[in-house]
Amino acid sequence: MTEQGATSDHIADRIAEAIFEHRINPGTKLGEDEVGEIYGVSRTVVRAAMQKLAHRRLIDLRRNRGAFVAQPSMREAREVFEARALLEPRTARSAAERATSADLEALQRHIDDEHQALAAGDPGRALHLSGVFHIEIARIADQSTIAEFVEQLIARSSLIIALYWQRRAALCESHAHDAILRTFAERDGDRAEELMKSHLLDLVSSLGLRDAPPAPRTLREALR
Amino acid sequence: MTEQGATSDHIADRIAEAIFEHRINPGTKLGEDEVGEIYGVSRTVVRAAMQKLAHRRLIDLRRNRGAFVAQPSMREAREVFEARALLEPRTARSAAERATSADLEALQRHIDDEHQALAAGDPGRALHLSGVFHIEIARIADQSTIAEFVEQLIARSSLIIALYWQRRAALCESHAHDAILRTFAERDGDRAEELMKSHLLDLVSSLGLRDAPPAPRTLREALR
DNA sequence: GTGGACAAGATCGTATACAATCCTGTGTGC
DNA sequence: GCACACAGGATTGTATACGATCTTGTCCAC
Repeated sequence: MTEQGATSDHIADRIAEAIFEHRINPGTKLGEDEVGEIYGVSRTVVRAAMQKLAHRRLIDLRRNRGAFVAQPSMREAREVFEARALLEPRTARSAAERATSADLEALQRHIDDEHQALAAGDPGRALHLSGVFHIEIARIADQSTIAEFVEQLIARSSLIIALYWQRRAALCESHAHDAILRTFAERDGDRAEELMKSHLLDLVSSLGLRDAPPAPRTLREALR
Repeated sequence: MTEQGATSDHIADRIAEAIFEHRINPGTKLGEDEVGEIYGVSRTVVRAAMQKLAHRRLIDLRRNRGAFVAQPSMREAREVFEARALLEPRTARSAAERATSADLEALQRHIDDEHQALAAGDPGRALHLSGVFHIEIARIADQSTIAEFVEQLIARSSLIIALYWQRRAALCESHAHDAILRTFAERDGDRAEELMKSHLLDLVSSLGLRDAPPAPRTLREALR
């Protein structure tokens, strides 16, 4: 699978995807030669891609050691959701007040895709789409700086969810996104803010980050 | 001034400093060979530094064109302060509730330095220290993810202030930072949040970003 | 004189080569 | 048998060389 002439952006996106979908495990080393060979480019390009991923906090770059898929600690996970709690509710309010009918249709299509992916038994794709839904909202709010931060946080969230999700069962998407979309249709900024806030709280609690450490994962206590 | 063996982090920091202190004007081109010669490293290292700066939005990277010191539009400037308004007040509240006496002393020293820099007629340094004060608060709040975002926003703010500041006169630091520190000493989270919010609003209005465009700066209308 | 085409120079993008660093396995001394 | 030292291999860090792209200055046709 050696595709030629890939750009560093493309490679970074492909690797990010693979991380989200849990096809590469956290902690896995990404050797420069190895990745370069896969995409048919030299280490120069791979290094550029790695820098981008490191900036998104999806990989850890250790000098003279290499690149490793990030393993967010539980503390880090909590912090990411704290940041989302600060940014997203207010952003949802703005979005609700500004959304055009075209925006509403796009969001509806998005939700349909999510449900379809779930029904088709592709939870990886459903998870991905679920993240994009949040990013779309930030875009509708027309605040590109905030949208960029949200995008970064969603990316890290995807990794976190892949790591810490306990009960993969039900409540996956419940119907939180549907409810939020309804408030958009009604231009109800107050309620949009509220719903987003509780949606994020639900997410955190479904991850079990509030409880005692289920997987602190220092090597020492992971093995003995 | 060819210092040998500089690392890409060091180069990025030096250039960032120069941008903050307005020693390099927005729009200036940073040629790879040129920068490499200054620091005595090859283009490889310079490119890594450029990527870091581009990620912080301090420079624009244009393919096959080169790196240029960013010129934040007024809209971008507003967005940066919108993001700060979402993050910093709540962060100040947490910080106020958590600050130790050592934290308070460090902040006090910081403010003293600011005043001293102003008195010594070094507004560039004062501006820089003023930014670090905000970053310190985010650190005290013990939310490294948010602190990182704040740091990024402060960096962009420094550039924005250098670009848009109209009345360089008085009100520079007024005494907003002193007032905030007092609420910390009193562990008054509510008031800390309030003061930070109004401090940011003051900053925006002192920049005149709310008014009609003083400098939209398309080349067309800049010249004729 | 104006407009477009072309060519030369400069600058960036990528690949490759070499140096520095780190990991690991082996061997030796105690 | 254990600990330490050292050497080999592998991997990253950096420099340099070459190719691609853009800018710009010149020339010619109209």
